[in-house]
Amino acid sequence: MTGILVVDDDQHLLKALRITLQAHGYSVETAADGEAALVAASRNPPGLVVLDLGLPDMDGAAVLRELRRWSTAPVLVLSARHGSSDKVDALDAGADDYITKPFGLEELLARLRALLRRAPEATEPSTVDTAEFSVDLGRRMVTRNGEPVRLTPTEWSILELLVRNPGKLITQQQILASVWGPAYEKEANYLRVYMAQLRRKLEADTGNPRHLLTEAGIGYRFRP
Amino acid sequence: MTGILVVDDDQHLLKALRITLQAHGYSVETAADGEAALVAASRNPPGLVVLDLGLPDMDGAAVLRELRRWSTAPVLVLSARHGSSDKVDALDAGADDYITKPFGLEELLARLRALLRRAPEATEPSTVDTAEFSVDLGRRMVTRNGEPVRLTPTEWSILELLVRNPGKLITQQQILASVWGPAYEKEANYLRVYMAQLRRKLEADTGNPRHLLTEAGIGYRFRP
DNA sequence: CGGAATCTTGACGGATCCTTAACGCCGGTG
DNA sequence: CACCGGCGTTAAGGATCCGTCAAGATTCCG
Repeated sequence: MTGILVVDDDQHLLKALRITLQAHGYSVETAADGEAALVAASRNPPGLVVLDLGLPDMDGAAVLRELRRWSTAPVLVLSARHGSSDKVDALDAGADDYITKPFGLEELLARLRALLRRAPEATEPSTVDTAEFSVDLGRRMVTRNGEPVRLTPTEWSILELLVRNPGKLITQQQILASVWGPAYEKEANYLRVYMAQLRRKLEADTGNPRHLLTEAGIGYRFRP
Repeated sequence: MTGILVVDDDQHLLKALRITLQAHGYSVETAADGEAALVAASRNPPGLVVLDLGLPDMDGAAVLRELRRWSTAPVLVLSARHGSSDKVDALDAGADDYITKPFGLEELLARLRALLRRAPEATEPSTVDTAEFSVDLGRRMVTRNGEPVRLTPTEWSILELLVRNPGKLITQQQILASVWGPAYEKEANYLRVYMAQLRRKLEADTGNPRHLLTEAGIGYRFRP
């Protein structure tokens, strides 16, 4: 759940954005002026910032520059000013996008998706490590004790799904649907076979797995 | 010097953009329709794409989706349509930004800078070495035990793609799209033939390759 | 126009991977 | 204590994929 910080002095717009963004699965934090925005951002670093340029206490561009001193989170700027120089200044100050009021909510959401699509590469590490093995999502490679481990396509698909949700319980239906397709009514026997192979290749003691855990009757879970 | 591919069917706009972008230090390539754009992008991968949605031969969104199958270069969409759904469709199809005609050149340049700021730094070493052979990207030359190795154009294209992404798994579709063009549905048999030739020329033991590895069912990988 | 290099196409054996079935273990239940 | 359902393990069959070779088609270049 990506965290979004919304900065605007218009309480109505703030509330509307909060409701809309939360309805689309984002975690939302709000600030009404530049000072509060910087405090909120440092206390709980957001995955993205929506910033209004017209703030009561300080220039929006100043907030942007201050934020850029230590944060690389994408910033989408809102503004009532249509002038070309305003856009250029904001973009060159570190903004990643700029839209003018009034704007359509659908367009705003689409631009947020476009920005967040790029963001994970910069924030999330592409590799997930455990005490025994390491999974490199970007290179699609698994190493154990420094030695590469050969995984079949199906084995990788299952491991990738589990590793991308650390600690989260993934149901058998979710795995089957993700790997074999929505006709997931296939026998759950597949899972038992492939989980056994994954453990044989990755776990030291297949009898007592330490990272690929079974939740009887429900599904599986990856523990880092 | 970053390479920018500009796709538009308006010859005047194309020329104006070429001159402006080159004046700002970018290397510019142009295409007048979707097919030419995809061919140009696969032949000489650009660092950024400026794409007009209104093309004569195919839908701009289709070009975008096809490009996204193998390229991660940022794409800025130009369009004469101001509709919200047009913007949402383009952005969700993989575009990174969307501006409507007419637009200011200064704003376009600022948005390009913002996009390129996020782009992964293309700090490629000019040569890549392994224990057995050495690949000089700049001179387009391969040496083995000090002796130059003759490669055909197709062989080089495949090797270059693999070597530019050390350790990363490249899917068969990515290779086919990059070398033979976006009509990548060509038979994967090509790859088998050329990988065999590459290994015969570069590997000591073609039966047990040490640098050009196969991932059955997925693609190939270069190990330094 | 002719020869050489390169690309395309097809076929075959072997390797890899997916599917399926069978069996034993364990915990819960009547 | 016997039964039963869910899970782990293993192995064999078949389907798919890959490496290899060679011959025909095409392009390139003198």
